[in-house]
Amino acid sequence: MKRKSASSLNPRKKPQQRRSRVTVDTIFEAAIQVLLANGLAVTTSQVAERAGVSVGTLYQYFPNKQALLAAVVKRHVGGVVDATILACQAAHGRTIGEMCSAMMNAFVEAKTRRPEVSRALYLPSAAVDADAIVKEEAARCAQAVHDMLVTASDAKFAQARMVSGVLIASIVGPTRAVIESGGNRATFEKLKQHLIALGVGYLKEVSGTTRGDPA
Amino acid sequence: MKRKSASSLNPRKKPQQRRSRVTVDTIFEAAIQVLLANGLAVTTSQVAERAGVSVGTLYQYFPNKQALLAAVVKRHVGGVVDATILACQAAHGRTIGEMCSAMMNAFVEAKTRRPEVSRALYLPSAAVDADAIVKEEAARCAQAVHDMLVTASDAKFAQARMVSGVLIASIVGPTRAVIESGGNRATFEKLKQHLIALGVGYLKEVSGTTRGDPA
Amino acid sequence: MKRKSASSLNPRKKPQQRRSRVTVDTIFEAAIQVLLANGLAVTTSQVAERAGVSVGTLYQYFPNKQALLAAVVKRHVGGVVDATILACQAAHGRTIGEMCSAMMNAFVEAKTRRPEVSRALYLPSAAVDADAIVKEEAARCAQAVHDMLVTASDAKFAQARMVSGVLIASIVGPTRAVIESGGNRATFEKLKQHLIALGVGYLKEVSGTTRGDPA
Amino acid sequence: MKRKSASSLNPRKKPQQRRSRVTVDTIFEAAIQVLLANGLAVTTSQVAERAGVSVGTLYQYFPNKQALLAAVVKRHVGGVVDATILACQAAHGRTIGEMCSAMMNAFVEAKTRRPEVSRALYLPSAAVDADAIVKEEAARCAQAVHDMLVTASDAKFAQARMVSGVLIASIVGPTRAVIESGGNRATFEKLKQHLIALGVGYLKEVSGTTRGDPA
DNA sequence: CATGAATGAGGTTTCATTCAT
DNA sequence: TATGAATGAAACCTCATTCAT
Repeated sequence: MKRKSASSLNPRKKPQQRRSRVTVDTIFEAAIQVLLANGLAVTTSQVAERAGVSVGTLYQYFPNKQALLAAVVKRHVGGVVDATILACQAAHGRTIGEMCSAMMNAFVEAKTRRPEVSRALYLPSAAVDADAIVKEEAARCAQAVHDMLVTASDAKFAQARMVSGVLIASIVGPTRAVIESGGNRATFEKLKQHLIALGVGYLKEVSGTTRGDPA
Repeated sequence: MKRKSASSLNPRKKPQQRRSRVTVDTIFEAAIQVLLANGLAVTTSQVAERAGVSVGTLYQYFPNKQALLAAVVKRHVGGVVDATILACQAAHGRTIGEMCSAMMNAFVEAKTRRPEVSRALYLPSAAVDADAIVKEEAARCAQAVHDMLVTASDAKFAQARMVSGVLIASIVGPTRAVIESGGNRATFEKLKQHLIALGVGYLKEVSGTTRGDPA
Repeated sequence: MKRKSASSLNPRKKPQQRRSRVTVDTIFEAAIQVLLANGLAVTTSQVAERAGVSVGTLYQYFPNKQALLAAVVKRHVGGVVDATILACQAAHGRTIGEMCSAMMNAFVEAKTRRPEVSRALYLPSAAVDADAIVKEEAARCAQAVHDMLVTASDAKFAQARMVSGVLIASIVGPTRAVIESGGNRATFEKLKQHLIALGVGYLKEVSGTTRGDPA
Repeated sequence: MKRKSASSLNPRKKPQQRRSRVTVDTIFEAAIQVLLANGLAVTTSQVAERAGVSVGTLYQYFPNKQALLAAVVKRHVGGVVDATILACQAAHGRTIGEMCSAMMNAFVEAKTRRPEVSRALYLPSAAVDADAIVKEEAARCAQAVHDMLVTASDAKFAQARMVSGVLIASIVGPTRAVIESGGNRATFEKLKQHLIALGVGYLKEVSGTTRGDPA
């Protein structure tokens, strides 16, 4: 599996017809299942078989294996990022406590909705090509966090860019650790609380916080 | 690259003679170089060639490719963890601020001593087998952090285990982001400050902090 | 060429389509040719090339080299055994002389129909895995001989099982010797006569023969 | 394992010194053990290790692996053949019954003295190079049988050469079958009786037997 | 003489991708 | 458009053999 030029990673054709859409979804799901079962040793044939289509058909929708994996990762990560961004936008103008609550909640909820999918995708996400996608999505997310932070009602940030970057990057690790150690709803809730503490604590430290202190 | 049984990942023979040691080190360094140049598409022949030995020699020290990559990762990650652990032990009994300073400083220093090595190893670290090693090392580190935290002079932690886990997991992401975006000494210093803020802020939030404030 | 688990020796897919059947036959024939030319130092690539297909195709029908060789041997030995069994069944109820004639005739005919094939396959037949197949086939044959012997009109056998085993095992050696020394039709005929003598003589010795001699 | 020119199969140096003799014997024994444990997948290193010497030393006594295996086979087969030849010579002038008794007895005794050795050596005996040795020895044996047969007191053979060849070749198969199926002393005795019957019966059939019939 | 680290040709096998049907 | 047999480059790894120590 060598690296391909980035351009060749785009899906071969837009699945505009309904049937195509279904097929692509089936393939995505199949890829996840195989990933879960075999780790990174996925083969296109395995995915095709699991999806109930022929390899030929698979190659009608994806120019190559990389593109397939990248697409699967993008859909998953993109979904999580979208949810997080939405929450960030909704929290504009709030306090950093409310912001962190909203953001961590959205992130953890989205990431743990189907924990086994997240687990399956940690490996391919690190693969050379998907890696770029993950970074893009992270940047998109960081941007939203940044845009939110600067509207905080109770804090000002000197280095908002760096802060949002650190913030978003810092929550990924603990979340992964919890998911991979096979957490359940309860653990995920606890994680959420800790991530909020992590965020709030950090933001307090790096901001000229306007605490509700007297005088 | 299929998964191997964990047992087969151990080095084939201990490099006892001086010459062997040198050979193994050369192979490690070569592996890093090739990783840096080619990403995960390393081949054993490339590594051997770069190291100036034959494939046969390489296979005399490592039973298979996995074991080689795992060993390289282990050496690197282990070094970083060792440095961090040492710092943690030296900080027993201090305040959480001092603890975070010591720990973040040691971690970032060790991780960025040769940034290109860290960068090269992010990929193989995610590969199925090295992954386990990384987790082990992380656990070892978390243990040391835990042991340190419970001795904090100015804080008590209800869930010290979870806290140390979150703490250690949360600093990995930002560090990676900075390293991969090609940071320099200055950036690394800034990162350090932010990680300290992250840690201190988090620990304050989750602890019954004993602030030294009178009245 | 290490030993494989017996299960992995089965053909990978049944050649159901006509084209597949032809391909498999071509591969068999190619394997025999290469065996004849190179002895046991066959390589899968050689076989594929000789068959005019790619290695990949070869591996589509056989999971590994062992399986290929085993299949070739099985087809050959199986054919000889089948012919011998048929002859045995047709000779039920006859005299031991007639039985030996029928059996030796069938065996030698089948084995020497394409002497060069037999010659080519002596080596791989001894290889670890094919060995088991040869034994199975020998057992199948011994069973048929046994079933025939107990119906002999002019003899009774106290240890029919042992007798049939010895009988079948004893004719293999001389046949091989003759084939390997490059015999022709005439030699094969003479061999046949000697094997009949061998069989008849042996059966007379170990049976309570009912010779038709009066008085 | 490619074929070597026959000349390179000779031992590198005659083990004339006592120490050398011991070393060579140790190596032989080691080879048999490894053969027994691993089948044909013997490696020179394994043999050396088992023998407690270095590969280098092994190569001091044998020019290559083939030569080693060939020597092991030759020693074993040669021993069996020698014993058989001796028995044949001692039976000159006797009846065919006595001849067969003597010959089968010697052969089976020698071959089953250490059944596991015989079992271990069936595989390498078929390997390309040892094969030639086995044939030579078989020829040597057939010659002795021939020389014996022509002195039989109670039979004359029209095709003594063919007869002795068939005779010797026919006893190998049953013996192997019994040894490989894990026979014990009792089975070996029974085998002996059957081989005698096989031989006597055959010789009676193909000879103008001079039965002890009156006048 | 013994040692055993080093060599490297070459074998087996996989799997992404194509294209005739 | 779907199929899946065929392709073949290329990866991993072994092991007989050498030779400096």
